Amino acid sequence: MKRVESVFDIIAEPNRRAILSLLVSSQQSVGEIERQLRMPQPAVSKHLRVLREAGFVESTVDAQRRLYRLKPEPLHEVDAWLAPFRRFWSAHVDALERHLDRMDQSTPTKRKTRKRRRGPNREPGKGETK
Amino acid sequence: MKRVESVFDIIAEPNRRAILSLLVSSQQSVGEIERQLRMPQPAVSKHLRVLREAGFVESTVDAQRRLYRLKPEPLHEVDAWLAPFRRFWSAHVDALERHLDRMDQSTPTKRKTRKRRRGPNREPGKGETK
DNA sequence: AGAGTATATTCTTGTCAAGGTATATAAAGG
DNA sequence: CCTTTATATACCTTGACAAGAATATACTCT
Repeated sequence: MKRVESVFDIIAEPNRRAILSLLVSSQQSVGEIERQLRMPQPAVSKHLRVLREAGFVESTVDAQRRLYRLKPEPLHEVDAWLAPFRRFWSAHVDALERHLDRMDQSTPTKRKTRKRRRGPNREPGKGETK
Repeated sequence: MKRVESVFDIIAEPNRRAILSLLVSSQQSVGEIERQLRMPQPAVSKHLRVLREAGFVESTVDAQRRLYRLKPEPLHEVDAWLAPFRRFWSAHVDALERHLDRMDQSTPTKRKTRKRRRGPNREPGKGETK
């Protein structure tokens, strides 16, 4: 019955990220989350359930309330996945920003379209210069 | 027509994460990715398109090939989102590992199931010290 | 030009999860 | 007990999206 969702699936949901961000400062009850995020209570409960089952949060009972707080492990996992990339960009980010199109030395077959535009542009394959 | 997906949506897909991990070592052509990940070529192209439009990768043309390489910014964004949590767990992870449910020290209201805290939480001393 | 190679783009289909609404459970208090 | 407060769950509908197969585009070489 349980989908084994990866931690990445869990944090893909914006409301869940919002909940996690709320909890980073301190534990909160469902009602407090509901009010601060202005989202319907069932939605909060459902997301909290997902977060709980994935180990992102845990809860303790306080009368009718449930106090939710963060658990670090799953986010640690995300952090661990990021590690190699962190190394990558700390090594390359400056070079990238200076010359993006400098690092090709693979196998220039013939003439090549050496440069690609940088910036907020998309693929040049659409309006090809042909 | 364009869904503007968050970076978290993008990396929620396992194949896309695999592609990114491949590219961290060096740029690769579509065919190389296809072979290493053993996934159908259209799938690779489609995921690459998503990654490209989200700014995770960029490509240069090499004859009929396209060489894809990483761009750091979007993953940086993920990293930035993680920052507050990193502070959180580095502060609490040891305490958590010792006793998770230890942190109550307030007025017990009446009879209770076990333990609980009352009041509008917001415990001081936590949160960001910035 | 045609053949071969490399990559991109349809179109369709099935799945799955988020949102909404209503209702269920549980505890507290009069 | 009945009501109020707090949270959880069930049901349903809808939309997003990944996978698959087939086809299109693009470039190279003979």
